[in-house]
Amino acid sequence: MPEPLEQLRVTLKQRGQSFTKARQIIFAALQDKEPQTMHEIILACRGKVDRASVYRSIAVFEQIGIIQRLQIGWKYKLELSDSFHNHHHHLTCNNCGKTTRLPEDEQLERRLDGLARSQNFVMQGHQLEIQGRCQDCS
Amino acid sequence: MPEPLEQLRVTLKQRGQSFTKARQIIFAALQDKEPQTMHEIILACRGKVDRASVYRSIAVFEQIGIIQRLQIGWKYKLELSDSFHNHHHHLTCNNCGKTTRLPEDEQLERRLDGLARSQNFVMQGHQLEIQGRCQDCS
DNA sequence: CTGCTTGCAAATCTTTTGCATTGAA
DNA sequence: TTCAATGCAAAAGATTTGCAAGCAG
Repeated sequence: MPEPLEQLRVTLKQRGQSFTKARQIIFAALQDKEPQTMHEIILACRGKVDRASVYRSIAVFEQIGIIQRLQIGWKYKLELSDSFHNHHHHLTCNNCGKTTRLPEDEQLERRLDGLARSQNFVMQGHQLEIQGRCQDCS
Repeated sequence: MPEPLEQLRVTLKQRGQSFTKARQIIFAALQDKEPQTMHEIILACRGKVDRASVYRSIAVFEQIGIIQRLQIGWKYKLELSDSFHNHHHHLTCNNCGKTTRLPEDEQLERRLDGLARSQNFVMQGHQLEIQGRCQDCS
C-alpha cells in the first residue's frame, strides 16, 4: 500500500475508525492539493462517493486531525493537516484569488507560542492567512 | 450623533452608499461585541431588520471595509474592522469555545510583513487565530 | 455474523433573488 | 422627485438526517 494511505489507515485505526473504500477515495482527493472547498471535494468524488458520505467522512477526518479547515477569503476550505504535509500558512491574492504556501518560519512560530503563553493560554494550533497582491497582480 | 455612528455615516458616504436606518441597527449590533455569526446578528436585529437586508448590508459593509470576516472554529464570524476598533487577533479555546483578543504585537506584525515581502507579495491584511486551551480550561 | 458505513431521498438550514414599496438625498 | 434600500416570499444552495442495504473486522 502506498505510504500515505498506510498512514491514513493507521490514524483511523488508532481512533477506532474504519478504513473504508470511501474514505480512501476522499483522502486521495485531498492529497497533494491546495486547500479545496467542500464543493470541489464533492465534485472530485462524483460517481464514487455520495455527497452525504463526503460530509460524514470529512467530519471524522477533522475530528481526528486528518484534515484542517481554513478560511480562505469568503469560504472555508479543507486540506490535509500538518501530520500529512508540513506545517505552513497561506498567502491569498485579493486580485486573482490564488493561494500559495508560505515557507515555514521558525521565528514566527516561536513568537506565536510566546504570545499565547503570555495570555496563560496553551496553544494547540493556529491559522494564519496573509491577504494582498501577488507578484503577478501588483 | 454618537461618534462611531458618525464614522459609519462618513464611511458610507465616501463610498457612495446610503446611511440608512437598517444599516445603523446592524452596525449597532456589531459594536463592542466579540465576533458574531450571521445567525447571531440576524437574531440581534430580529423584528427590526429583515434577514435578507442583514445579508445585503453585511455584504456592503464588508466590501467597503467596515467589517471583516473571520474563521473561528467551524463557522465564520463577523466583527467591525480595524478602522472601528484596534487591529488585533484572537485566541479561541478549543474546550469552552470562548474567543478573546490578543494584544497588538508590533514584532509579530513586522515579521508578517517581512514574510510577505520575501515572497514578492504586497500584504494588504491578514488574519491569525490561535487555538488551544484557555486558562480556565487547562 | 454484527455493527459501523454508505447511498439515496427527504428534511433543514443558510444565503440569495425578484419584485412591489419605502425612504434617503 | 428619483433611485437605491428594504421587506416579504419564494428560490437556490449547502449541510444534515432517517433508514435500508453493504462492507469491514
